[in-house]
Amino acid sequence: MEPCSHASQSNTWGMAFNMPRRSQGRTRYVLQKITGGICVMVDFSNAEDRKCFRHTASHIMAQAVKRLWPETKLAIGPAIDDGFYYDFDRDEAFSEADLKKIEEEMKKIVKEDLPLEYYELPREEARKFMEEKGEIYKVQLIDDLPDEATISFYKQGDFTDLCKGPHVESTGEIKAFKLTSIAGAYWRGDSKNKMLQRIYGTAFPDKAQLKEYLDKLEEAKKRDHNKIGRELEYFTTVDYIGQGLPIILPKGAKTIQVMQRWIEDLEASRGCELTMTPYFAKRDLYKISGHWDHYRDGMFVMGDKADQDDETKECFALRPMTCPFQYQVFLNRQRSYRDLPMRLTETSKLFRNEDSGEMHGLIRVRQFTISEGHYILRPDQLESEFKECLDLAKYVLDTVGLLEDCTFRFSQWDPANPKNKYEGTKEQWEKAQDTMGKILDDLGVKYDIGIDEAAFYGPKLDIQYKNVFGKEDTLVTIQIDMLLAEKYGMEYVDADGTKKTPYIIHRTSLGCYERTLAYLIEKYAGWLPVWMAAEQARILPISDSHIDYAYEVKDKLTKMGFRVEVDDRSEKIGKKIREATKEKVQYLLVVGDQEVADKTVAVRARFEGDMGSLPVDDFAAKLKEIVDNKVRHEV
RNA sequence: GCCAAUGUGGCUCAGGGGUAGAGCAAUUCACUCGUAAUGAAUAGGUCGUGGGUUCGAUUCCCACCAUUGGCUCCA
Repeated sequence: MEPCSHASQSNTWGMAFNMPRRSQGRTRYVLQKITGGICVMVDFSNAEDRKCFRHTASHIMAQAVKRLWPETKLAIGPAIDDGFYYDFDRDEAFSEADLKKIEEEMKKIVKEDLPLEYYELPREEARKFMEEKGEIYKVQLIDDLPDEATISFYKQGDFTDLCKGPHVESTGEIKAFKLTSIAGAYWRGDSKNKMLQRIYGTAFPDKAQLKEYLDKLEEAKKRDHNKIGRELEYFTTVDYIGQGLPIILPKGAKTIQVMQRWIEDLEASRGCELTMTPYFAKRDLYKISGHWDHYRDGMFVMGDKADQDDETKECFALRPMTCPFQYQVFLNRQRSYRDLPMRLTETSKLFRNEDSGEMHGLIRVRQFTISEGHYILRPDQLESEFKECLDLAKYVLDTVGLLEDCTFRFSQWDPANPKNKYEGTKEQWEKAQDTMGKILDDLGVKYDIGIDEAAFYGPKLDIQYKNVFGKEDTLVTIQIDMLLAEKYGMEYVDADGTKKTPYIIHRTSLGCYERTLAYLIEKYAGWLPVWMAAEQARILPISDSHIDYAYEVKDKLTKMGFRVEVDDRSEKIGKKIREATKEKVQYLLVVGDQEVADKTVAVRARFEGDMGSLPVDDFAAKLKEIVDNKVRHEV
């Protein structure tokens, strides 16, 4: 996602000359190659080509803004996954009405069918050009380009932008576009810099594709867990309890409980030992780990601010993670190499003082629950245990159905991090990262590299997931830590009688339950797989005279371990079905005279359809099979 | 924390300087019904909170709180 304003070194845009100006087929377009008038055909179904297309759309937007408000300063305007944006510096805030104006002006520019002209300038001339135009951000961008860089520009009519390209050949190509939102964004992504105004938009070669995209977006939003999770009574929030502190309602709590029991059993079956450690501790504990120095702003520290730094006063903080607590288990007595690996797990509540603008439904909260593990290891166990952790995570994610949409990120340190984020030496970091890289490559894990995404104590494999708005967060993380054991004085006696410092893997098996529940609600549009659904079946008596039998059936199924309710209101069967369906109960058991007489239930299922009348035991057997196999359906 | 939008009964929304209205939901009554809404009646809101302007504010202004989309952050 390079900003438009970089000069470039190479390209992958092919070598064809003098291709026709308008190509055949609606998804094929002629692009202008960055090094001059060389053109090549590209395909909108190709991600790189789409970016080229939308990059031109962002230039058109910038041109429109400059026409409407010439005093506006331009920052950067790249194409992104589903569209583009441009950052502007303008005293007055853009309004929704302004977006309409900009769109109108953009339409004009498209109609003008302005060709994009490529040219290069020597550094000094480029600088002077932008300086004269008052484009202070562009001047900064030019100054930051490496010496050997080619400084290139694209001109379309009355508008010229510093840009490495490539672009489509003419503004006339951008047939369909829409500006979608306005947001604040810091210049160069640094919160110390001025906040600019970012306008997001998207563009397509024709109106039909644009409409299809916008419709799809609307459809996705209908799955928003923050909406249906509240409607379906999984959770709610209360103003006077506070941001990021959701109330998990009975349905949400049941699903989380089912998942938690499953995970804890799974962990136990894989050789983990459960611990129960305190939810808060004196600041001393966090000082050893480094959390007090690195993440104090992110912690809930108790007591007066003045006392927090007063060593003569006792000061407690809620835990933002479990690691230093679980290390005390290892430290409880002297350990031998024979004690390792020691696999400690705990389903913890964690508390993190997120910035106020960060909270989002159940995905980003201030108190959450996580099944954490800390594996304390000898060096020779690192690889196999890492594999074990990854295997566990993949098994878990696959079982709940989220794995197929996950991406893997190898999160590394950035030695140049200006905020002094990382602890440890260059050697330690390189060793940890080399080790993790080797393990990942051995396992054939396909990953992206995230520079400056590591924990302060080590590199991470982050398993990422996107919500319905396309926003990505970490679902599961597996981290190699070669620093903290030493800080806490953790040692084991090796076979040769010498003391050694162990390695530690920090890992989660199912990320945090609140976040996972959110993703599951979105993935299944509320129709959670039956094994984890709060209400697995609802019994619907046709009339009041069938209520006794309904409860008989409920009693039987409940005793078998199923979660079943009875709708005993004096309503018509149609209404009961409608409401149960809206509440996304998968199995509806209608009981009337026939069923009472036959000791059956008439089963109407969300996915299997009408299953006819079944003896209660037969239905129970089917349901058991579905639950045991953790069957899931695409929605 | 920063930029912006939003905040009217449980939900979806209308209204608007003279103390509020609809549909759904809820409650009550009648109906006892065979696969996506039976009917009638009743009740429910100091219009997010606190200040200010005004004879008078839910409506205008300010601050705060919460929600939403971004940015930054995310052990």
